[in-house]
Amino acid sequence: MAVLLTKEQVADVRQKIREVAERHIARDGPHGASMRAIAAEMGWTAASLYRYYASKADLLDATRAAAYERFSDCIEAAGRSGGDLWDKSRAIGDAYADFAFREPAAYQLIFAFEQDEKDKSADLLAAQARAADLMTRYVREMVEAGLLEGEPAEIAHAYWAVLHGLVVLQMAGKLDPALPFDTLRHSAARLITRGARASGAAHAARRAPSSS
Amino acid sequence: MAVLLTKEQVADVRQKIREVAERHIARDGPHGASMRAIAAEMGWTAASLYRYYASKADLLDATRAAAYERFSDCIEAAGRSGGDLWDKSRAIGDAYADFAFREPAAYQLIFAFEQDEKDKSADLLAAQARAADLMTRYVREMVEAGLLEGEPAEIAHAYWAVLHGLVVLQMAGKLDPALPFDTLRHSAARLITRGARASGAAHAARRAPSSS
DNA sequence: TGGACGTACCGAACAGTGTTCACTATGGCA
DNA sequence: TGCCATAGTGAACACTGTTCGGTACGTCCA
Repeated sequence: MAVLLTKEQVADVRQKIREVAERHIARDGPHGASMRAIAAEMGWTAASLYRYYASKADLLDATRAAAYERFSDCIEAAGRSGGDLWDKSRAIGDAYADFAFREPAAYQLIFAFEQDEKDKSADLLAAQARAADLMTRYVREMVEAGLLEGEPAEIAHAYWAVLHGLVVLQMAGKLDPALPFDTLRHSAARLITRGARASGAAHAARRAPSSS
Repeated sequence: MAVLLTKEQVADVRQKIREVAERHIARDGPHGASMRAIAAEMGWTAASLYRYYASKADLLDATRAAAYERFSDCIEAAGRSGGDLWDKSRAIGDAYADFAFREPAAYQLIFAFEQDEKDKSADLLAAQARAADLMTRYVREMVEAGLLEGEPAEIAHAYWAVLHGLVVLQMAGKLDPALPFDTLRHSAARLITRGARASGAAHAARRAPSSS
């Protein structure tokens, strides 16, 4: 069985490989997943994979970019949910945490910071840019709408950072087990929103009540 | 060269191994560092290392615990600095970020969240507990002193999370290059402190002025 | 002084890894 | 029908962590 795969077939095979790879990565970690095992599940030999991905690093990179896109899809969908900007920002936070705990392997793949991050593929860079834009867009809108005040980029980064930080700490088991994750998440978001809330924001009192 | 090393000599050798290992980890990553290379720098063969550490995982674990202690030392030293509680909390934040960027490999070793984190050594667990306690103590003190209001654990977690999140995002190159890291860090801290500031706190206006 | 003993370390080996390369067999095209 | 490009093979290379038998040497005891 070996003749002239069409472009679409090649794309399908590459996607199938990524799916298998992602399953192995979820189970054994990026380092634990082996080309031979992935190939075996495809009914292949390891060498065959190299026809579709130049190296294991390449495959990881592509799998990572795919996970990134899936992540961005979730965030984007949450941003399309109904309600005002406060609702949207909360929905985005929920979507973020949901994705992280629903697909921890994908989340780790996305945000794992490694030593050898020098040469990232164009796809990966694009996926990262999209996610970064999504995560800051709604804060920008809220500042423009006068709901928050301050430098949008700074507020967005703080909000994003606290989300990511909490998720990472939770996954590493470094959070107080007595405190439910959502409680921490909401109180952190409340702290930042309170800090950045525009004095006259109509919804401020309702959406971001005093912490206690 | 082979007779009855004393307990102290063994401890020295183990420390020397950790130092070499940490250098290799900093250069090549935990996965890239090889037992053979580490042993070679000791003037040894890989097999000899197994007299001092049962496995590479063990060695990584010990190196990680050592890095943890060094990190905690920095935080603790910052906490002993002069000034009031506001000064101390700022000094701790500075010490945190300083350590992260001065010893990125150690920081990554400390906070890297891996799949196979099931069996951590007692030393590592103790080191983690110490760091966690240090990071929350000063927030507790500030709440008790009436400078901040809210649930101390929640505020501390938010503060810690935003710090870690920013560091990680910065290291991964995901922060806007136009925004200096310290600016982000201070504004994030300011947001949280503003959010949690007790209404009547004397220093609030001075230490945490309006963002803009 | 001389032997025995235990230990610090070595060298070779094993199974596994990513990767390469010569090769085969198989379907489409002329 | 025969050619040829190609999808996939299998063996090999260099590397990894790890194990195990062996070796040489300092110390202790006779």
